[in-house]
Amino acid sequence: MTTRKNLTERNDRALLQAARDVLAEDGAHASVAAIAARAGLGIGSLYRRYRTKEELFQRLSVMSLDHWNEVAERGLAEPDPWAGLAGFVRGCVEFGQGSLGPIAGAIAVTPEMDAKARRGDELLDELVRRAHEAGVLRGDVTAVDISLLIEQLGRSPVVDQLRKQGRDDLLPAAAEARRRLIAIALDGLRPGHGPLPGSPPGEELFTGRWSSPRDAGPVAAEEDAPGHGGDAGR
Amino acid sequence: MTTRKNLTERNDRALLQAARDVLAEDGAHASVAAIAARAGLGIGSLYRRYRTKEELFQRLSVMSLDHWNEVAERGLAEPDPWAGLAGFVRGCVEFGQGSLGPIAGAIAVTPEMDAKARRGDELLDELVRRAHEAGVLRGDVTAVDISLLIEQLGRSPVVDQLRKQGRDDLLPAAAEARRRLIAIALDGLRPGHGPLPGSPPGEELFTGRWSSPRDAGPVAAEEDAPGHGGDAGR
DNA sequence: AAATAGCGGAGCGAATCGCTCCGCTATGAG
DNA sequence: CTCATAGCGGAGCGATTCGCTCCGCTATTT
Repeated sequence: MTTRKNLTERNDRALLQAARDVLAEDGAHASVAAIAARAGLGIGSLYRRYRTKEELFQRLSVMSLDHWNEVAERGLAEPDPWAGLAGFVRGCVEFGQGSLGPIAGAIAVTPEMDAKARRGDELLDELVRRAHEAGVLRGDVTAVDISLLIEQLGRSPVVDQLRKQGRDDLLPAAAEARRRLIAIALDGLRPGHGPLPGSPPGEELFTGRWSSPRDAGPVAAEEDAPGHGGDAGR
Repeated sequence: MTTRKNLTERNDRALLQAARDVLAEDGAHASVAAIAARAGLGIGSLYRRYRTKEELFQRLSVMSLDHWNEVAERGLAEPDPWAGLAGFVRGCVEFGQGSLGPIAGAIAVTPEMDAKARRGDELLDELVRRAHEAGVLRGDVTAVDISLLIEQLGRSPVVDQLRKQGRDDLLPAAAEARRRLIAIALDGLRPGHGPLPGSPPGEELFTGRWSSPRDAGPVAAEEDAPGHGGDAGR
């Protein structure tokens, strides 16, 4: 039975999922029309739920952060430190963390986003600390390395493009191929390999990209973006 | 001394490099105006060299394929099979192979592109075969796995975004962080790890995305794109 | 000094953007 | 059953941006 309430709820989920997909495929270029169409809805239906495009994207960022934190907590609940960390990475990458990259700096960071991002950092730090302590993670890998790895693998050019071209028949194969790449990267995180090149990346690489929403000119506008620089949204 | 000839040559190089950068940052959304601006040229200067935007992108694809093949040949010239393969992967990833992904299926594939792509496949096959034979590459990794890995790592969300935001001060750190990820992935390619999940990816994942330039509708138009499906451009 | 190759960018029509508005359908209350 | 209305699809608004043309101008070459 499709009551009105059920329907709107399902539509809302479809909308958010569609937004994620379209954002992954079209990047910053993603249009509300495309999002609504993919969700199988009209534009009007989208705009009754979200007053602006930015509001939709902010909601999506919160969703993404919630997922990050949930998966991280599930990883911490896992007794085996490596299984916990690996499960976290797999969960984030397959979920598509990093699809929201294109809108970093294009939407305002709400206090809610900021807080959840901070919480996410703490959880990941703990996951990494535990793994280091147990000696199941190569010693010179930092939490920022892991964050960047998740962001790097968290978008699949193959999957995104196949979906855009309507080649849905190849999607399962693409997903499987992607899982192989994740497995390769995870194996590279185990101990027993030579030292990593360069020095550990600083936090500012992951932060700082979400600050100063509007003035992202070709030449750095001012000095150093006013406060609050959090890696919200991911 | 800046003769006229020197100048136009330098401008041409600047144009192609700018096109690569803008394409990496803006994806399919990349505009000719943005490309010209980044090259420090006017739009008029771009259009004297290339009659259309598509022609510029095709030229860029050829450049990219040439680079792929050169690096592969250098890898084959290396006596150590692992050093050859690893050098190839590093060379491709750091060059930014994969930045052209967004235009796959959006521009026509010229016979030149097709031929060079085929040549590239052969070279990679040989690199992988050599490495397998020497036992320096985990056994269940295929050439397609490597191709997809290069495509996956061949774009750097962090670098692209920092550049778009004009945070050029952070670029060196971002490049270094990226090199660490490459090292992790390469270590994951060595033998001595458990078997990879799923079955090896088929060729069609890497091909097929460049065929049927114009009719990429949401529902697969016809059966299977007319002939020539090559992974040109990359 | 005259000729001209090569440049920058204003501006064209077309396309697309975010968003508003409204006619319509299908639901749930009485 | 009737009827009020919640929720829908999408035409269309003004603004913006697109690829590209065209032309006045500068700087080099003869």
